[in-house]
Amino acid sequence: MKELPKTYEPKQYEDAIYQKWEESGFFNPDKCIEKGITKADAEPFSIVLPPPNVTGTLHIGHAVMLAIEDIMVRYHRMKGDRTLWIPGTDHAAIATQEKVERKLWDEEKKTRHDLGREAFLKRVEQFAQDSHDRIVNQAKKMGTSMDWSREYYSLDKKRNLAVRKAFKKMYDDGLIYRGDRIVNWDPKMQSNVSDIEVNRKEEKAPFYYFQYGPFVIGTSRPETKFGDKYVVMHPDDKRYAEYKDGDAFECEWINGKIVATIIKDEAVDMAFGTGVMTITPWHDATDFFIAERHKLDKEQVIDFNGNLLSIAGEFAGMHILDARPKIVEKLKEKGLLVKVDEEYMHSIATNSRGGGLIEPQIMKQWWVDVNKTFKIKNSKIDGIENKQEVTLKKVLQHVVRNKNIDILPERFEKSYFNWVDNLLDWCLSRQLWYGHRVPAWYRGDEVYVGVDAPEGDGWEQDSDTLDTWFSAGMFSFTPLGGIDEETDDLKTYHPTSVLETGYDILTFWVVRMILMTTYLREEIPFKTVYLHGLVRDDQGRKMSKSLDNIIDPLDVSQKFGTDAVRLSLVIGSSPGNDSKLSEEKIGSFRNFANKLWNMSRFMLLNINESNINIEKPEVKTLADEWILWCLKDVLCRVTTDLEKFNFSSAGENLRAFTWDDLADWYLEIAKIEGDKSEILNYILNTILKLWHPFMPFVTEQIWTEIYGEHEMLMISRWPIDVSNEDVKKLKDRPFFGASSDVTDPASFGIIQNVITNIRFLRSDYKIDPAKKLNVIISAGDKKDILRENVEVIKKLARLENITIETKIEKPVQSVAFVESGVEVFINLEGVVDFAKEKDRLQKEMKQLSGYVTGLDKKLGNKQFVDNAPTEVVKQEKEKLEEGKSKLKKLAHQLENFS
RNA sequence: GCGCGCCUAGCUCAGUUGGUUAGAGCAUCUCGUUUACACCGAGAGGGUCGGGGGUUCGAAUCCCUCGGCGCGCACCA
Repeated sequence: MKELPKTYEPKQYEDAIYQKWEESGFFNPDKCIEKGITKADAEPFSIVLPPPNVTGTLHIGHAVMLAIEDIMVRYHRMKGDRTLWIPGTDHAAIATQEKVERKLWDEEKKTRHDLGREAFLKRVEQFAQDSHDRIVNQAKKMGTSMDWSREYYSLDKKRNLAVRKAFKKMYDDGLIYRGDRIVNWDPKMQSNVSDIEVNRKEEKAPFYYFQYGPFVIGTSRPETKFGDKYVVMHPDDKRYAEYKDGDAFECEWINGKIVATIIKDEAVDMAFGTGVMTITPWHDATDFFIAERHKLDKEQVIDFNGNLLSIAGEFAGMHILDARPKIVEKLKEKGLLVKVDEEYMHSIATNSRGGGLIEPQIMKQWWVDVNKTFKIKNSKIDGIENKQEVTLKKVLQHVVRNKNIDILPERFEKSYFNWVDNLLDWCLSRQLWYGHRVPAWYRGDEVYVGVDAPEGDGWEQDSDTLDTWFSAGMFSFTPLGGIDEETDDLKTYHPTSVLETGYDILTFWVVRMILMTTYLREEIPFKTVYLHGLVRDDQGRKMSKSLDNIIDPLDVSQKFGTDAVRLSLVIGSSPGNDSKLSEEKIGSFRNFANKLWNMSRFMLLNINESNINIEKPEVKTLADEWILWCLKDVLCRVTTDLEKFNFSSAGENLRAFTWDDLADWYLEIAKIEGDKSEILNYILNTILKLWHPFMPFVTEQIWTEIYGEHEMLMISRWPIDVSNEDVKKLKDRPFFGASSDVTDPASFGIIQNVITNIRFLRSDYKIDPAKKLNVIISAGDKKDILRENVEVIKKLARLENITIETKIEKPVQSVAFVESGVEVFINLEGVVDFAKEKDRLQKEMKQLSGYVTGLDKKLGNKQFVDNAPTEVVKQEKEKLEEGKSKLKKLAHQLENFS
């Protein structure tokens, strides 16, 4: 066999390996079927990549997503499933437009209006294209095995057609309507944004109390008050019992006398301020709904640029922020300012994109009605019948409650319901330029909604675009086929198997996907939602440019290798929980990749002839038996873990086997026992497969080194069938795993313990590591097993001579220990410290007798014996027997010192 | 205000329906170049599982309560 270099250098191999995978075509399941790697009727497994926004580059959060999804996909592909992972990118309307607008302003001091719609869109498209190319390149660096031939873009022709069809269908069913409602208007961006796109931040602001007729009202926004002609209080508020709903009174206000009307409404919080408020229905959501309930007038006070309208009189045309102090000053002069609370904390609404201050406005917009009843026609949703009358909200509730869709971790179901149960109508239209155009046309009072423009003259298309989540809501199926065509891809891969994404996007996207898909296709979009957490820095802070704590996945991939980065993102983090990442952590996994490389290097030196299809070899020694048992165990565990989405646990189990059992014990024994060609071949072959989904590059490279250029690990077969009964039984065995075809080699544990204890005493007595010791073992019924492994014990414990008999008395000049019923005496002529030994024995006995007494007491307790399962009682009895026997031997040894 | 999560070794975290003397990695200390690997090996120290109470034969695990940290949603006139 050829010899590997001493150190694994990821940079030397990764690009070439990716190229080899990509050129093979096996990221595409059709090709796998064509080449006989996957059966045509195999179980499908599909994931649609949550498409990164074309706003720049991939960050570490994307890397987590890519790592987890690639693990699933590679595992399923190797398992023989018909596996498809579709890549894509999202136009992210508002985010991308905002980014380009900012760039345009920073670099050229121009606004989008300076360029005009068409020219501006060209700029955005160029930016999006550049981002896209960068993202694709980065995703490939991460080793993702996505089917690039099926790549999609959220704003391409197919997706656009789907959007127009979906809009029309919903409009025809009465689920989409156009109406005047209050929206979150961003004067800076000149668009409305949805509730979830609004950020709230706490801010201290002066809170003014004004005299308003007989009442005192409070506000932090005096500039909205010009149009206030209603004063509202709670119907149960005793302080204002004398006032009746509908009563009118005249009062002095900012620009002279007005007539105000009293309204009683339960929306008023009696405990807040004076319990009385005036309302501004045009510019406040709460006020808007009060006005709706009482059919009150609504009047616009502020224009769409944030300037006051003519109703403000002398303040008209001023920006609200400039006008505010002047208005307060005027009211003060008029003697209407009662007091000012300077310590008032309130939250102000800003646009999460661009940070513009939100100014609520009433506008004509397009909405999805989530409470409108419609009929399901051809239900593919378990628990919903054909012709059943439902609402979008009801379906959203049903599919999760009925477990058609599992959310992992389960606790996020609560967030889901919290959101869905309170769902309001979804505002679809945005006054942005980058995005899917609203497919509506107007001519006078006529409105036309259709997939294409209406015939006839004089029609003008709606200039607005759609919320980016409207198209995103269809991503489980639009990459597989059109909205009303049954493609083979749709039949095979939809519903998709898993939606894997960050928990922060549950409400934005997951809800919308379920809504759109259950309505449009009358089936669920995916079976399982797996939510990962956020990646934070080593101090638990969010990564941000201002903190300068960003870990760029590409940087660290260069530095430590992609495999190390992937492992560091997956191992030690659990679903739905945030995790901390540091270069130190990545470094430790770089070390592991190198360890695996070197283990392979050693194994290759000891394999005579590599055989890619090697079957389980015959065992010759106890160590062989033991390692195969451990391998089978880890095989079952990892498979079970992957099936249950326990990626971290799978990696930890694999690591423990690879490093602790295989490298530190078995490979050392292999050097002693020799002649391990077949078994090493088998083990290496198996662990490379097990590790492949986690660390695809290093495993693929080793595979190539062993089996040559034409063999590819990526499409090799997973070494155990999931239906194997050992895998199934795993969860019933609390402490040890599978072993139907491998003998449980518990006796190897005795060998290990004897060796470890001798090593401990060497260290404790500070004996020169080069010095070889003489040992006598009083072995009882373990005599044969110890004799069989005498060479292993001698070498690993560095012994000169070893004598093993059934029963031998302790030599005086020796230190001793008891292990698994075996007494071991190390001849330490001249160096034995009697006092120390006595002390050590007494200490151990004291600890042990405490343990034994505890067990004795427990077993003497009738309640325990009666109530605990017999299995547990039996275990405790065995432990007691063992403890007592050991105690006896220790006592005997102690006698020698007295 | 409603809801969720977290608090286990110096640090990062496992601990699956309550049942080994509570585990791992990193870090620390001691020793060591035994030809796969110093990105390594051998050994060690380190925890009254946030506090208190309860249920149980038995609690890190279930219940109550208090404390600290974090997050989401709503309200903010």
